[in-house]
Amino acid sequence: MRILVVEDEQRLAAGLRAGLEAEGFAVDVASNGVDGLWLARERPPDAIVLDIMLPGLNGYVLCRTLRAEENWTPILMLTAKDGEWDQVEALDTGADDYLTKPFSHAVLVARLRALMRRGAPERPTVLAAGDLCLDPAGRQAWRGPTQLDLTTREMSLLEFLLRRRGEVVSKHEILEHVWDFDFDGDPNIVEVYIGHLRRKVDRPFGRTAIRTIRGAGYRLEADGG
Amino acid sequence: MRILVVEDEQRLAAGLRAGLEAEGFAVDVASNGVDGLWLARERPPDAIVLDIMLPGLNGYVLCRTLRAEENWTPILMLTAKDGEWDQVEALDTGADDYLTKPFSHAVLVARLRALMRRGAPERPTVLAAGDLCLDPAGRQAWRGPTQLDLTTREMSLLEFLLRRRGEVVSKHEILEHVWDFDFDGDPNIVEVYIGHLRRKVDRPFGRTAIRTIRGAGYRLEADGG
DNA sequence: GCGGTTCTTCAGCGTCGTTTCAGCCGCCGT
DNA sequence: ACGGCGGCTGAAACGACGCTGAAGAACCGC
Repeated sequence: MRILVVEDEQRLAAGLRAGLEAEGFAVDVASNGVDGLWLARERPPDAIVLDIMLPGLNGYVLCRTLRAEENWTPILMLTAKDGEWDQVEALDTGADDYLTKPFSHAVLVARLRALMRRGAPERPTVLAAGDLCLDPAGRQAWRGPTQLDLTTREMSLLEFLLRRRGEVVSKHEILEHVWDFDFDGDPNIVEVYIGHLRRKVDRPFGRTAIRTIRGAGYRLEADGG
Repeated sequence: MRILVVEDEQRLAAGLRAGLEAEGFAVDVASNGVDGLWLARERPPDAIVLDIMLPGLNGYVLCRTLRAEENWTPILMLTAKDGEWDQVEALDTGADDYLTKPFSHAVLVARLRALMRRGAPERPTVLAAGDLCLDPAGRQAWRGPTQLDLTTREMSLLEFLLRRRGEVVSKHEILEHVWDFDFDGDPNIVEVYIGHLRRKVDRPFGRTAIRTIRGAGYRLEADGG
């Protein structure tokens, strides 16, 4: 899941990036409204964290512009702590939620998850495919009753596959969402990690949840294999 | 304010009724666990005074059953005077407070009022994960029957982890909540304190309640490890 | 003011996760 | 049947991260 953070204040931006990455999100940061708009269009993220006060193009305008383009990416706005107006205006311009500064990291993450869940309705907090299930908040995954021991990357990858279970996802798509979009390394890394996952979630159970679609990508079987 | 007293011993039950009614409470009395459970469900009281030793369905089971039903009515448990286990187990099953027999009438009333003032919070006043439990108000923590000797910081950290048990919490989040949010020192201090805690709550018992999620943070196992 | 306890900083070390790479296998089209 | 391409795998290097013990600083009770 990739988050776009549009925030000009360096310290806050760095903090947000670090915090969100620690939660397993891939994070893009734009330090002004113009870059933010460009990234939102060209590299559609799964959600946007948007500061109102921005040099050049402010948050309201950015938000309104995207909505005018029929871009419904969930947007969470960061507003000043006092102005009640800010919040009303935020929602009015098409933001999905807002947070007043200063805010706690936990709240931000919770709201973001809620937003993304709402974005594609009826998404439970626990993802499942057959007897394979995953709790994103707890960073835990199980095959039936046995808990799986996965690293952060493996967990993110499995989460992504689970969110798109039944669909074929390309390596390119995986790279964009599970790794940073600016990742310019060898795409082979996806194969390596798919291998890791299979060794942990399929082989020990004699199952095949993860299928290779040669030339297209991978598909996680909706019934867990 | 209506109190449900679940107590099989006739004399004590009668005494409790009389005393509480004199204080202006309305009182229901159940003389066994099954009736108690039924009354707790059908005529939800503002608080429950619950003896552990009951014919049929004992206090622990009754308490756990209600909590499993998301019933957070404040519960004050009456435990035997000696068994250290009783108290820990009482809190562990979801009771909000306990009183060891024999107890003074004044103390009972005071505790009851305190419980009700606090309302029926979703968060029990005592936090537990498996046999690990902590009483924030009393600044005490136990692993099973043995009390833990923790410093203030250690206690705060354990409390925070317990409140978010089962979830992964980042170092950043811990710093914000356990230290001051404007703490700008070395985040390494969290690692140091996690180390201290493990040495006190896990190692001596051969357990692992506190897990490191590399790159993400820490998680306190919901079952106490 | 003094001793002990608690809190914080720091640097070194070991472990674990990520990434790269090279070689192999098997599918597929010619 | 053959060659090429895409995917799989194990090994290894590298870097990052977390753990620890020690030492200094701050705090507290006496």
